[in-house]
Amino acid sequence: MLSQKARYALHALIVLAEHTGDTPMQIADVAEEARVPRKFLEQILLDLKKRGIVKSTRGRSGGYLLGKAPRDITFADVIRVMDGPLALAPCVSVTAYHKCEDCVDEATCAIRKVLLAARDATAQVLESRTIAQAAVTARKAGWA
Amino acid sequence: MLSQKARYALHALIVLAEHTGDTPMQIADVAEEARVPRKFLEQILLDLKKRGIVKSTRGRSGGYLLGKAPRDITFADVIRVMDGPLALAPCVSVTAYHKCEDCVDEATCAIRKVLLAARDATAQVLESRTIAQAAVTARKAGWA
DNA sequence: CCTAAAGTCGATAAGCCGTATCGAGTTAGA
DNA sequence: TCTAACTCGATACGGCTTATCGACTTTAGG
Repeated sequence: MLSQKARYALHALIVLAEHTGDTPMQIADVAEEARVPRKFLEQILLDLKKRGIVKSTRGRSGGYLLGKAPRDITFADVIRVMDGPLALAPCVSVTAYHKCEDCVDEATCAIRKVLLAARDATAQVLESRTIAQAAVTARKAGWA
Repeated sequence: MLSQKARYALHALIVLAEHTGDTPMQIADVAEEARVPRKFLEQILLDLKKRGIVKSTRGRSGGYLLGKAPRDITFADVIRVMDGPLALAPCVSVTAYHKCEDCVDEATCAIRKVLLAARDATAQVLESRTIAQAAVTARKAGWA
């Protein structure tokens, strides 16, 4: 399951993607439109900023904008930032690999083989879906 | 990520699948072979028993056996028992569906569409891999 | 230049979950 | 009947999730 944080992040990014215009959007507005507790959203946007997914300007009339084109922000990107690897075990993670402690022989591990296939299937989907696509869907429906 | 509990369960089931013979296998032996803390394994086997994945006999010379053929126990079965739904959100779970609280319109939710595709991809893999297959792999390698 | 408005950042806290252990209870074979 | 095995509820402990607070920094605009 995704964490609440990850779901909030996705909602917030869709809101930011729908916000056309070059003036940044303020946290309070994002929080309201995305229905995210404002203080919690601060943390989320900070995390996203560290990874370049959003960018911010400080001071009066500051705010947030997407850090790259919406079509270059995949669901996988967002989920990895908020919740960590997509993989079901560390030993099959591409982005955060590390050996299982109890694993006797990784190359022949029966469980690992399956989890690796599962990871690949999941990644295939989540890396191909972008915030841009989601924003279009959301706009068509009147909301996200 | 899978919980430790789910990983333990998979290991234990592979051990049970390798245990040919109609006499039940005792917890202590399963614990040792699968490298699982014994008391923790008790809970795990109890959960698996409730779902019919293993069966037990009590009393002296009691123990555990698989509750069905290894080829009928999928990874998905096991993971669902231990960790809950495969889905990334309740609203896209087949086995434990319930509506998201904050969801405005599920039919048009941009995020839901993607998570549903992800669930289907994951389930396709995990529902097609069985303990029987894993046990064969494990035996070939000398261990699980 | 000063102030109000905005993002930044570290601390805190309640509640739940994962991991694991204990001990008493129950069952049934020898 | 005794003892080895499964059963089951209780407990503990830490860490994570989900927030919330308040002080700090930055900057536009008057």
